[in-house]
Amino acid sequence: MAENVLSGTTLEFDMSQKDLNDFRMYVGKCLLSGKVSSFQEDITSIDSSMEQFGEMSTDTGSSEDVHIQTVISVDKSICDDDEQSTLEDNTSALGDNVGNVRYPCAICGNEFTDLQDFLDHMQKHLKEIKKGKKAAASTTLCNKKNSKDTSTVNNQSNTKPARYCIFCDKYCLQLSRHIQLVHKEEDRVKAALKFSPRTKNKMFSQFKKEGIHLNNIEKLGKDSHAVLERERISQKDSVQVMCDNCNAILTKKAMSRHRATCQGGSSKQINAIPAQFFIKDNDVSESFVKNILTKFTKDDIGKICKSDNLVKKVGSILWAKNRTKVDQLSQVRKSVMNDMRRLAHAYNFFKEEVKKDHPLLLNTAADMFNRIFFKDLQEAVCKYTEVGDQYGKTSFKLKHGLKYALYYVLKKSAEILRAEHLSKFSIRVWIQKSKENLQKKSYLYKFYRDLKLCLDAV
DNA sequence: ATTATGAGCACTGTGAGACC
DNA sequence: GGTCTCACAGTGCTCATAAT
Repeated sequence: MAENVLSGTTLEFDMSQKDLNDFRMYVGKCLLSGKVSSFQEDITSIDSSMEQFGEMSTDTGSSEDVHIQTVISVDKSICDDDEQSTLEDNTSALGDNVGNVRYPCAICGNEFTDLQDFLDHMQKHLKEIKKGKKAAASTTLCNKKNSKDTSTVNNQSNTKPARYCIFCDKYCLQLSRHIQLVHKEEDRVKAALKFSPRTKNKMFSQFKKEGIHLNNIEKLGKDSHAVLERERISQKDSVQVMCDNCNAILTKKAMSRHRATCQGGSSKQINAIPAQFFIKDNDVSESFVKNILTKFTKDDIGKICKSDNLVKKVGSILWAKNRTKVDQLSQVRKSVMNDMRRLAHAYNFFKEEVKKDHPLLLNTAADMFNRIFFKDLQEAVCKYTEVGDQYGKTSFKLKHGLKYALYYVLKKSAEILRAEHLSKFSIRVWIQKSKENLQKKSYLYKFYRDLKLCLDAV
């Protein structure tokens, strides 16, 4: 019949010794009247409205105040529409010696001579009980969240996902408020708070997007096939793109509408960066591995071609672009491999140049596009494209064809690097994410900024 | 008393289908 | 690729509450 909606809920009451004694007296009377089946320190039931008072224990260590922990199971009927009638049915009115009717409260021990007063009082306890249920549920959820890592937090609820905070690496359900309260001293937050509410909200929304973006980068670092986090879950496995203005991840179709809102009144050109540039970062197709990567020889250049991320990325994009030319597969393959080897060669010369002046360990061919090494790159290109001294020291000859080819490969690489940078190392995120890192790599930031300006101007 | 956070509610903006 | 429309996931705001 009735369902115990609060079954297992723990409610704690602080009662005085007197109240406890009264309460015990009340239950004792209920026992005598047959409405309670048993009464010990662990009370199991009182009547049909408050069926069970179980696991009752007292801490008699303190003087006047007695802490009572009671587990209450409440009949659903008292929480529903008919709770009034149920309560009326269970007032358990007790008569005293002079015939006055008293209505003692089973929870707090108060006595009422007026039925309505008693019912109002019980309503108050019902509210407390309901709140107690919510609090218990909330505490449980909170504990669960605290013990879980980031990805599982989002799965906890289907409604509001916790968002990644770029300032403290925590996940918060109300990120904007959290940032406003906890990170109000951050420069970017200070700046955002100075704007109008509309602009401020937009800037806080940007913090959220950056958090999502950073989280996705981390996920991709661990697993290139990881399911990416986004603002809204797509029910369909649609093509995803990223807005190069705000880093929002959207479906390709939603981009045109997003462009209008994101652009606002600005004349700035907003582009969608295709998924190939950021979703599957280092992921190269099987055909690329089979037809290109496995074909390189085991010399130094071949090793660079097979291992360097930038060289691989350039190669895979060139391969993906031309693989539709099925009848020219062999030519395309040779062309891609040549471009990759040219890039690797250039990097090899570049490394030699850099080693002369800077005892730095270069990690990737992408360092060639670092503006502080621009002169080294120039030197490397010259050395790579000049014939050498076979015609005598005074008659250096230039390999024009190679230099042109190298120019286009470097240009292509720069475009790819830019796309990668916009998607993976957003300047704004980068600045905020790691100031220390930024100090070390401030030259890269300037380089990317200048490169972007140059490319925008073209 | 203050701060930080969760729940509930009303509203906004995105996803997706249809159509051009 | 753009526009329209509908459904609904997710947001901000307010209130309540736990933690300090």
